[in-house]
Amino acid sequence: MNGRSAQRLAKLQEALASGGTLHLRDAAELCDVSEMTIRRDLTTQVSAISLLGGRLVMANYPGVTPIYDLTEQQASHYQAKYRLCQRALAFIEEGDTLFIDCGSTLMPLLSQLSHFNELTVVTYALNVANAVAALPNVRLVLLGGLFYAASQSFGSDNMAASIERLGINKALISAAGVDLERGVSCFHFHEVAPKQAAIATAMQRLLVVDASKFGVVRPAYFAALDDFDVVVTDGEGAHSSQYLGCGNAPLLS
Amino acid sequence: MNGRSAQRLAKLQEALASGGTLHLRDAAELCDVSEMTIRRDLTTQVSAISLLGGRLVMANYPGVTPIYDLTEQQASHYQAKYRLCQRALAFIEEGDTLFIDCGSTLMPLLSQLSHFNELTVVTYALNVANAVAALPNVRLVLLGGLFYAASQSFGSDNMAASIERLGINKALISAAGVDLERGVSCFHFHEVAPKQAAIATAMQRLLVVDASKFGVVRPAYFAALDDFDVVVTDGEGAHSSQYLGCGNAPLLS
DNA sequence: GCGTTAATGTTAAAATTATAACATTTAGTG
DNA sequence: CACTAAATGTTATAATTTTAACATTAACGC
Repeated sequence: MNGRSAQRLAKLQEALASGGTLHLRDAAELCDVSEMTIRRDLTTQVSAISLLGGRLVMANYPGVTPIYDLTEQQASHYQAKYRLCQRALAFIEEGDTLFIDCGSTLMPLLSQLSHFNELTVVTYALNVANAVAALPNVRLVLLGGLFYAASQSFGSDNMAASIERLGINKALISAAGVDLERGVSCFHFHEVAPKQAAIATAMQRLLVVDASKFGVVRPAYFAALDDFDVVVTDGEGAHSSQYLGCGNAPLLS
Repeated sequence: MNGRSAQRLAKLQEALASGGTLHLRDAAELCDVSEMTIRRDLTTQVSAISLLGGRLVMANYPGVTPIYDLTEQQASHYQAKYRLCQRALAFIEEGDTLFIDCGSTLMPLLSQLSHFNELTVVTYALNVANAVAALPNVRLVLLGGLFYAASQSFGSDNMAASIERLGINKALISAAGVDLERGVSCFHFHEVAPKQAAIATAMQRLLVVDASKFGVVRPAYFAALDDFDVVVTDGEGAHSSQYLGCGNAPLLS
């Protein structure tokens, strides 16, 4: 169940690499076998291709396939992320130049940006860039460099310099840990430089984190809590504002 | 058929923005309406969401949805692009640092790169970056800047400088027009700087174009034909090699 | 060449998804 | 409040996709 099966999958994968989907029917024709054989190839071998309603799609492509359908639970978890971003959205104004941090926290915000007429988004994250690239009314500036798969983002020597050259209005920063004494931290060290540069340059600094990050410390420290002008969070008020209340940052509970 | 319908679509779009797919069933539940209503929303309104075998996916996401299923005709057209890239592949060696140009020509090459153990790809195109980001064994360097949707690529002042700092082994350049007298050209002016920088820096310069580009001149000139060490094309030999034979470039017909 | 096994093809049944028609609810108007 | 029309729900039917079982072909060792 191997040699030719793998060859077929390779062929199909190449066909799909440029994007798009391939109907099972066409895939079978392309490989000159029956649809059933393609089906079997897909179930037997492990591959980056998955079958979605009779169509072959690249499973690893950032957009669509990741197979993790949002179930009811995840949908409610999404609600939390969504509300968080709704609050962050309130700070965004027409004409802003936004720095958008990496991670998944700020993703729900991006599609909301289509309501504006003119915005510029600066980012160093591939997933953010992809989402913004789809918005016709938003200018995208991607800060490139060497790609780090773990955070879907780029790092480079002169990232700080590049950021400082831009007129960033508002920086929306995410974090993996927020602690009153130990400050704000993330997982990956290459994220520190861009985050700090954005914080240094931006006119307004917003920290966007859900309440689960409070009291958590992660390996890479990048800022103190009062480096931020606003903390956007989803706490119930009682717990989170008590926690953050001592800092200088006005809290949007 | 409007207000709430649009709201639902917005909600769904936000849910999908972070990637992944949403089953019609879950989408209905999320919006607290019947599946039929979601179906109707999708057919009535124009939106970036499309329905693929009972699952909602973002249609604009680079990877999967673009709805343009490769039909038989396109599949055969793909064969041509595939063969072209196979020929280009023959020049790639383990450990290479490749400059990969923007456009769709070189896309079929990318998935083939998974056969190598160590490669570095340098690019200024978003679609190329996405394809390479999925390959675990290939290092990705993306040259960022302002995004140009027309070519899915980035442009910036210091792109040339960034490219020259890199030790690029082989430059794989694509083009929209190739003419013996008028040289090699493309559509977009912002592509000129990176292409020229790559040509200037790379140790080996490969022009990868299908035969349909011969005798064509496009607005942005970027190189003479004999700036290249190799021309990889898919001509039958007779026509194309005759055409290109006069140049200095050894022709791989 | 024969027998064996893997690979592929074919077909029918089951499950799922899409479409269409009609019923019901909701929102707005006079 | 009744009337109207838009919006949504429900149900049945059609189309498509998935699964499973069995038939056929190709590959390989002896």
